[in-house]
Amino acid sequence: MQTPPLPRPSDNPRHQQVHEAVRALVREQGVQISMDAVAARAGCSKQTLYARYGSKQALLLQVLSDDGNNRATLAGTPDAATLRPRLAAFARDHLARLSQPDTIGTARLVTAQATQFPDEVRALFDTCVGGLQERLAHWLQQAMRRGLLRHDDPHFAAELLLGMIVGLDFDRQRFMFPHRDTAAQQADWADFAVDSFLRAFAPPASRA
Amino acid sequence: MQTPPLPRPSDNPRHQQVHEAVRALVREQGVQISMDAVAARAGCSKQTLYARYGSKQALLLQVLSDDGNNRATLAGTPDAATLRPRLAAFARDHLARLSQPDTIGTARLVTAQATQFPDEVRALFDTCVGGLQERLAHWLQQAMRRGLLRHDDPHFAAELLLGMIVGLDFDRQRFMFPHRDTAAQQADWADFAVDSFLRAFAPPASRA
DNA sequence: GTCTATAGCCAGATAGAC
DNA sequence: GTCTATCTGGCTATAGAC
Repeated sequence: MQTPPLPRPSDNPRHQQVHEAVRALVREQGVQISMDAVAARAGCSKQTLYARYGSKQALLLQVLSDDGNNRATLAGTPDAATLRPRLAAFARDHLARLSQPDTIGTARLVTAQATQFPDEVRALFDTCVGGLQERLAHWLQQAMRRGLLRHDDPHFAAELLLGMIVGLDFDRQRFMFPHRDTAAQQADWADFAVDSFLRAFAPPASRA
Repeated sequence: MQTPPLPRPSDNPRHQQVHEAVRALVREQGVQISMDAVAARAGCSKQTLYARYGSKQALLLQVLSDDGNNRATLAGTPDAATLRPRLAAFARDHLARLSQPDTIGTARLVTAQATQFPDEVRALFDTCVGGLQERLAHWLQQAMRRGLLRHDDPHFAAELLLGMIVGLDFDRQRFMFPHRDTAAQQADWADFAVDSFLRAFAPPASRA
């Protein structure tokens, strides 16, 4: 009973080659990519792409689905000693992932397709951002129950914290504006955001 | 010495008709709009558009520049009594403008063109979002100097507050996800964000 | 100035040989 | 399965009549 072949498309090296070609083109050329360019970059012909993926849309959606699983996580359970460093590490992780060129390229591409394929785009957002918010909310709820944070709606608190962490920086990237691209800059902002959040959500008892 | 004709393109009703056609198409069809569609919607021919605007890009940029001037403002100077309500009003105003269909359509279109026309897109972001952040930072700085808020970098504070106000809602709109589209929902979130911000930036003296 | 008609091009998808 | 070559449609931009 060894592991079966498990022919997941993401494991096939030929598929990875095509995916990487799409990502590179999206990074460099933005949302306007042609199947000719993908084929040339991947070193195959258009017909091969169509035989495998059926259409341009199907190919793009498969690449985007793969990219969506690249999200920060919060491990462990919060306690008084780890609350702040865990949140700070999460914030830095999140900012680092958002500043990857693939992430901003993917965001541009998905945004451009939102009107034409609302259902698929909605599903992508739900699994990526929605899942992130949900995990963060769960973690914050644990902290609230342990008296480490003031009691409030954990879902709201998670959205607020994510907004604080991102600030305007992801929009700066979207719009080609200079943004915080060094780890030091991101760490400074992450600490600023987390410190502000912890002040806003300090439990009332901590004032005594 | 009456007012001169002042032939600003935005005042010309024919231009407004074309602009409205572009906006309607962007709302409905997203980033993929053709000059044929614009001409049909505006009730003129393609050649008229090219004679007036020269190219598709020039037309789009002119429409986008017009839309960029639709931003919330903060009037007056802050004092202890008006600090919270002024910020809450600003937050509601900002959220209301962001949820307008034209705003999200414009954001999608600009994002899609960022890679091809980085300079123009950068300039748009600078005047719109950058100007908004700057005005907010100036207002917050006044509040800090009067002891209404803790002393901190007003530019950072402004970005943080804008991130809190927007949260994830503008991304929800971008990605066709259900968002806070009623005034009541937006007011609830605006109050939540502003209250959290004021707790995080309360001056240390207020604890006495 | 505004229209109809068209040139020229590019991209998505397919046909058919190997 | 993969390639070369091609079809087809739509799009930007222009030409020329009125």
